[in-house]
Amino acid sequence: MLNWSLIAYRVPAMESASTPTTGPAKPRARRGRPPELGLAERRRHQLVESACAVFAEHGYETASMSDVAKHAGVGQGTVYRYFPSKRELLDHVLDHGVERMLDAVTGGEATQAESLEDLSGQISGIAERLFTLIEAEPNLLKLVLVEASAIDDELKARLLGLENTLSAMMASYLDKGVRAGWLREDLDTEMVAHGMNSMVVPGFLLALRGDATAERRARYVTTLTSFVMFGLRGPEAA
Amino acid sequence: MLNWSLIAYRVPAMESASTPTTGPAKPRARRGRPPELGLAERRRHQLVESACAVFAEHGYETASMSDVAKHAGVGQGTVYRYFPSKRELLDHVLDHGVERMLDAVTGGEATQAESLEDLSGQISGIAERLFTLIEAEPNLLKLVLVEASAIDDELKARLLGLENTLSAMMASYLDKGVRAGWLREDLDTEMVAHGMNSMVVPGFLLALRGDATAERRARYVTTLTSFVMFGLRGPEAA
Amino acid sequence: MLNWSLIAYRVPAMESASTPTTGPAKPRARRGRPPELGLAERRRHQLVESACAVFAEHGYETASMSDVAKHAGVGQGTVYRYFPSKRELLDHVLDHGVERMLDAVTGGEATQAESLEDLSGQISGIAERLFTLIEAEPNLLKLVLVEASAIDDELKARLLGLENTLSAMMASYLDKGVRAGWLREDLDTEMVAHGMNSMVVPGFLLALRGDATAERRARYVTTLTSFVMFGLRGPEAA
Amino acid sequence: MLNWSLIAYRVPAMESASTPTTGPAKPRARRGRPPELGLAERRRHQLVESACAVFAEHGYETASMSDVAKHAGVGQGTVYRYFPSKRELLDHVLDHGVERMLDAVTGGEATQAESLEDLSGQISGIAERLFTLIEAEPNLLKLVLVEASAIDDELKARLLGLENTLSAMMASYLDKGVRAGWLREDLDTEMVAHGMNSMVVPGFLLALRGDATAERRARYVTTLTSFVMFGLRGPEAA
DNA sequence: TATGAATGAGCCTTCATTCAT
DNA sequence: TATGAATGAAGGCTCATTCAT
Repeated sequence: MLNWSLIAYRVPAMESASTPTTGPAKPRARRGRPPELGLAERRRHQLVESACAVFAEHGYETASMSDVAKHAGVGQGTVYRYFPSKRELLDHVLDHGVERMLDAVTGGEATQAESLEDLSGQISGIAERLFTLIEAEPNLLKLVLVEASAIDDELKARLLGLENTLSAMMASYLDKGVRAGWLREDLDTEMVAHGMNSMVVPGFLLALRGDATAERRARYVTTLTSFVMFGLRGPEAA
Repeated sequence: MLNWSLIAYRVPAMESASTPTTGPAKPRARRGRPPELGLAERRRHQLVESACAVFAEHGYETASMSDVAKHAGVGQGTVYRYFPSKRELLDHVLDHGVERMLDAVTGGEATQAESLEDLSGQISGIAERLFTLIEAEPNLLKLVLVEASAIDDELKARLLGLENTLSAMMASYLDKGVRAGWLREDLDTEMVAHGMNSMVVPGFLLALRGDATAERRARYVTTLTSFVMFGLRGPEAA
Repeated sequence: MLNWSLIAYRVPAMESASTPTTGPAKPRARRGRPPELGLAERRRHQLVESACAVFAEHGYETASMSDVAKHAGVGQGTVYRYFPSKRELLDHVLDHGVERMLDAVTGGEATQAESLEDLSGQISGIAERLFTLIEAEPNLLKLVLVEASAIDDELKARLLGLENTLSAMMASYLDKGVRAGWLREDLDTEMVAHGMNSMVVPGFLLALRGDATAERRARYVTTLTSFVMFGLRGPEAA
Repeated sequence: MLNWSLIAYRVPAMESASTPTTGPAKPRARRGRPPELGLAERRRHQLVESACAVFAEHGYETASMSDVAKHAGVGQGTVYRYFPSKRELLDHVLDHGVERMLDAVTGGEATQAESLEDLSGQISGIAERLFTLIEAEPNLLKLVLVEASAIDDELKARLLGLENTLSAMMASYLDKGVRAGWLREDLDTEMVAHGMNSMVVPGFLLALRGDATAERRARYVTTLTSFVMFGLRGPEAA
């Protein structure tokens, strides 16, 4: 299973953008082309996808294992051949969701920004990709970000750790900008990073609310970017 | 019950902080044991509090009505004398939570900011009060903000509507600043408002994570405020 | 409480047509004008009436004591001051119902028929009165005749005993006709009596079905009477 | 499920005595353990039988689903695999009961009577078979005839409809006799049919009362038959 | 291996009954 | 005396999980 605490190492590397999203239970070497997903692996994947859909649609507690089985087109017992319990299945579903989110965040570009312009572009890029995902699967995101933390404390901790890691990445990223001189010196990068992370939230709410037109989305991304730029650069800049 | 769609009217007015949630007790005169005026209200309140605690602790779906009853120190049947169903009880719990949040947000000051300094002060104030509440009752907030939207669509809509209303208030507030000239003209106030609202989130996460020291809290509030100030004022300002 | 096994003595006497229907818990002398029903008695009566209505409407099991209390306009606890349990209340309700049925059956006339014509008239009379009651309160009758026997064995026995008693009365009545010569000699009066009793059933069903027009009712009474006349008299008669 | 409104068509035809209540098992071919054809049907039947017994014994409202499960020797959950609710189970129980009653009524012979003697024989036959059933399972009959109508209005309507249909059949049967001249012309066949139907009741009561000796039963059938004969034929016959 | 039948713990809810006032 | 608040036993029903085939 994907160990979320490791994402700190995975994400910045950003070279493994094409890792097959099957994720979780792959105990095999991640390098090289996984020659062919075994039948069992494909079943697992199929089940995780179905569980994603079903949990996202009805919520984890409300959804039943037989809903999942039905959605996957298998018998109920079969689910238990691949996942020992509902809870464990959820873990995999969340891994799947987190993986997709991370792919969206890191998607393609892996370069460190070298100037404010670079940064601005990257922020816009991340925002765009994230909102695309959000609009494509608002329920999945809701499941991962909102509902999961309500299941139990372990999950809550994991999710919070994820945010922490992302913020830490962002902060170290900003630190470079500060050292390089194109970000204002007195920036509390850690806190700014948390703040910036949180600004996806409105896009998310927009999508949940269902009034996420392309125009509104663009407006929000523009506003967000310029806002952040001003905030990061400080008053002395043009 | 608090009608959330009315908060737009309630919040700015800010004078009716103590609206009773359930209306006055019926003063009918009858034979037999007098219904002990106020007892019902007290019980209702006691139960809502217990339900708050229990739902926040275990999650709405997972918590059982008998947990609530046990927590309140009454028999299970008693809960049903005051709330016809688990779902209805949740509604009241959420009302309670939203009310407390709104009180925190609007707390005390009701004046329109007349300058950037005013605004900055107000933002700090709101942030402070909110974080105080968050730290006092992180679970309640989690319940209201996070979990509720996963219960059903009606609740999701209500919560989203709440955010929308708050943003609209904030936006119209900013509009005045733009018109008065102390905020930059090209501000997309609506989007900025959404973005600003979302910036409570890190404070919230901090509290959930449990590492919300006074020092970190202060750092976040400071960063947030200055960040917002720069963003709102634009580059031309000192 | 009315002891149903005693009705055999009460009914043929048929002189007490005006006994106040309060029935059940009257442990006082039934002779003479019961000077004034005590307040308690009136309450009991009021409760029995309400229980009649409520039990008849929803069925005994389905109806709740608080429905009864509400219908009577008293507190729930009050019901228990007059009847120690729901079951006991039912007993009184049934007594009330049976009493009304018996009054309908015996209503007014008390004379022994002296000829086939008399008998025919009496049968028509009984049928008419019974159907009037049935149409006025089909639910009460359903309660007494249909539902009660499903409550428990004691009640079942009581109801069956009631039918038995009525049949016995009817049989001894017919016996006189046989001895007097205006009924055919080979009549198995006991069985005939049972059969005749059962012929109220269709009228009852008619009423339950709701299509009991005056015309249909008349047709049934006529048919029934003539049918019985032929059956009783045998072939040798005109 | 047996559609009671169709019994008018089913009964006279009398050739489809074994219509399966639930339809054929779906013959799909799948992986995994084969669904063991017929098992479901057997379980359903077993459960209906148990439910019959339990409902008849304690009454529908009073009996609990776990009583039924216990009687059938299965877990409570199992009952719900076959019937979605207690009410639905009752429907099947009643279908079962009605079916058995109809089989008793129509049993074997399907011929239209051609003379009074035929009719007399048929009536005796029906009565005999019915009483045999009644004595074998008085509780089932009580459930079907007595208690069911107290459950809810839909059931009441269905039962009344059943009686109506039977009477209509009987009436049309009698009509032929009138046209053929061996029944008196002025017979109100519809009402007579209702009346005749109701005459099973005493046999039923006899059984419930528990004093249904063979001798008494025979006496009642004889009396009933002769009584009806006189009534049908009228005074002009020998 | 895949299946679905079987299960029972546990949930929400109702209601007859008790009892302090 | 009348009341209604309080209660807990019990019921219908769901569903995660097990297991024989």
